[in-house]
Amino acid sequence: MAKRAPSNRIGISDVAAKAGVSLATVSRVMNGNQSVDPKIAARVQSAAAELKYQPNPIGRNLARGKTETIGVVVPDLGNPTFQTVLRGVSRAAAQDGYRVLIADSSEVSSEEAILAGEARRRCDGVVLCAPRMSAAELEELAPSLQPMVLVNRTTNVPNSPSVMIDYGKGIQDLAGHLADLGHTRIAYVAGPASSASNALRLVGLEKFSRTHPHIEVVHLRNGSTFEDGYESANDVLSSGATGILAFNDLTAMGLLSSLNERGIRVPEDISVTGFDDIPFARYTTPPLTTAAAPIMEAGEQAWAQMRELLFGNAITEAVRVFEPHIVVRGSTGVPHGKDSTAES
Amino acid sequence: MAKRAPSNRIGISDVAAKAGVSLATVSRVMNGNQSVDPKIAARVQSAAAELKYQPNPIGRNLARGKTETIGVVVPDLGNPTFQTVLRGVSRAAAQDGYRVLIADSSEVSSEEAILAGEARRRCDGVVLCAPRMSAAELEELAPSLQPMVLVNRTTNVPNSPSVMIDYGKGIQDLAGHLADLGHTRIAYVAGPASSASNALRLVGLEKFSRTHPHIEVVHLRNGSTFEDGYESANDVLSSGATGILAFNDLTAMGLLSSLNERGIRVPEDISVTGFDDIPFARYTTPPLTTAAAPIMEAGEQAWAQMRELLFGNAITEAVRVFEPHIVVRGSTGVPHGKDSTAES
DNA sequence: GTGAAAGCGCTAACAG
DNA sequence: CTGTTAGCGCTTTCAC
Repeated sequence: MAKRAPSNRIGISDVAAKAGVSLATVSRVMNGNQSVDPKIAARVQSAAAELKYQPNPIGRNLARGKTETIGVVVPDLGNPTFQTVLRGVSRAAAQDGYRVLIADSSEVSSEEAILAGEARRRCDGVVLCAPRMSAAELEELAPSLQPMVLVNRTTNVPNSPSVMIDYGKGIQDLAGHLADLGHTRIAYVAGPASSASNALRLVGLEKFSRTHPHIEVVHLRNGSTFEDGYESANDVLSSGATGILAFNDLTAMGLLSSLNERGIRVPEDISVTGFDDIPFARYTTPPLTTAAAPIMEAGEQAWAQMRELLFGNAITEAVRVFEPHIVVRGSTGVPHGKDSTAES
Repeated sequence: MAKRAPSNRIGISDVAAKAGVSLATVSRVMNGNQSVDPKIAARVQSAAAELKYQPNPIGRNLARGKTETIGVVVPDLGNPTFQTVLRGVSRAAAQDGYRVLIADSSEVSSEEAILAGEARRRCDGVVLCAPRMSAAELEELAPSLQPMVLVNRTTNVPNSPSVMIDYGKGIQDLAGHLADLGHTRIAYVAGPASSASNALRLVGLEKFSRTHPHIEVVHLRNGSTFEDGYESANDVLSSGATGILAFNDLTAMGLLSSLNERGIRVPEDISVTGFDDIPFARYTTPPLTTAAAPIMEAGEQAWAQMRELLFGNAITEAVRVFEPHIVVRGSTGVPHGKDSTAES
């Protein structure tokens, strides 16, 4: 490809010519390499400044074999959880001079692997949020994606660290809070069956049941929206439970709304908890007891894991778990006709 | 740099060797160039498949002088507006095989120009969301960023298209709706003074006042949070207005909450409107009349503008304006002691 | 239709 | 300390 239209963009050779030095010297100066005579360095600097020279990252990427960019693969950029993970990763990576390339599969999971692969080729590593991908597919994909860090799932492929939110612990704590208040019959108003975080909550509840054998936990099918919560009221009421663990804040608010319309008092008649601690949770009537997941922190730690992978330091923990912390507000209280007794 | 550690990654030359053809031919096949003998093409294809060869985008980028990536610069990835713009851009760009690189200035506006410049060097273009940047700085920066498209602001630098949300039109419509219902004294509970979209609403209200001279519009200082709305109740009440335009849904909800506590009925005593149509708006008591801005669509159109810039087609409209549409729900009604009369 | 070879813009090993 | 030079992996012109 001998002749190309000569680009106007000014390049390293222009600076070299202007400063009367070699390309290598300009490169050294631009990269802060100390081994350059200060006088020459200064001359190069001012030549670069006069020409408003900015090194072209593309050329640099090719020569260095890295892009200082990582890809973040998400199934849906509209989902607050992934938005927050993305933000955490982006901010943390920026601290180290790395940028983030987005790969949004828009819920088309068949494209996920391809998208992730493309992202990986353009970047130095990939943070993968792929809750729906089968374990088998993930295992096959993982090696080609490394360095890779997983969000909210694990794999036994070597060198594939994860960051996890312990949704199970969160729901356990919430259930424990209800038990402490004296509730003996608790209902879990479940999220969508396909939801990974719902499955995690279920596991947490099983643990809870084992440690609290005298407490009945009934499971109610439901969904993840406000409407779902609203419509769960009949089931909730007929369950006879006095403590309700809603799948998330949205469904809790829907339930609260329906309960309110029926004249059922919260928390006097029924206690309700949410999950997520969305900004509104503190403004419901009554304010919602819930569990907040440190998602942004998980995103930041995803970068921290990536950095260790990239910079070759030993990985201390392959899986980093972040526990939600419960926020007790007004929607939970001692059950009807009970005193404030406790058991932990 | 004569000797480098030979990368294990398989490259175009491996495929060429395996297929017994030249690099150029492999390149042609990989790029779908028709001028290759079908037999040879097939041989190359299978060689590539066997080796699991994937062209390295970095090398390609350098040779082609483009990255098929655009940068999106936002002041805060935590802000729902920018998240939605980002999502719109990302989805639309993906349709054309382009990816998005994030540049989050984290509200540090002094870094914005630098960040945008870096993003631009790595990408083929930049979508700039920089509401706080001074017009002067923008004018200086714009030429170096092109191809560039602006979000929610304009500049007179040539070839700098914009997508805009017409917040002024939205508030005008809301005010018009109140006027139609018969309200003659309307209060605008303003957002933060530094907010660009607040300024736009103010301009819209001025227009409204000109076209509705017999309606009094009083301005109340306030903020953008639920609490701000809650605390605006006193001002709202003492303003004597029967129709209230809250800065956004959050403040409207705060106001609603305070009004409710004081036993003031909405909409019988006072009508309240919000702005944004957040998911909760339909679940407040009463459901909130508000205006929804098509932000995602604006993001998609930002890509459409970018594509025209990139692919050289003439730009038909330099500025594309998107109008919010109002959603009438239960929080607005005929004012006290009035019949349902109308004026438009 | 195919290949040789010259870059894209920069880095880094090597020699001085 | 500085320059020469050989790439990084791919595309594309030019000549066959």
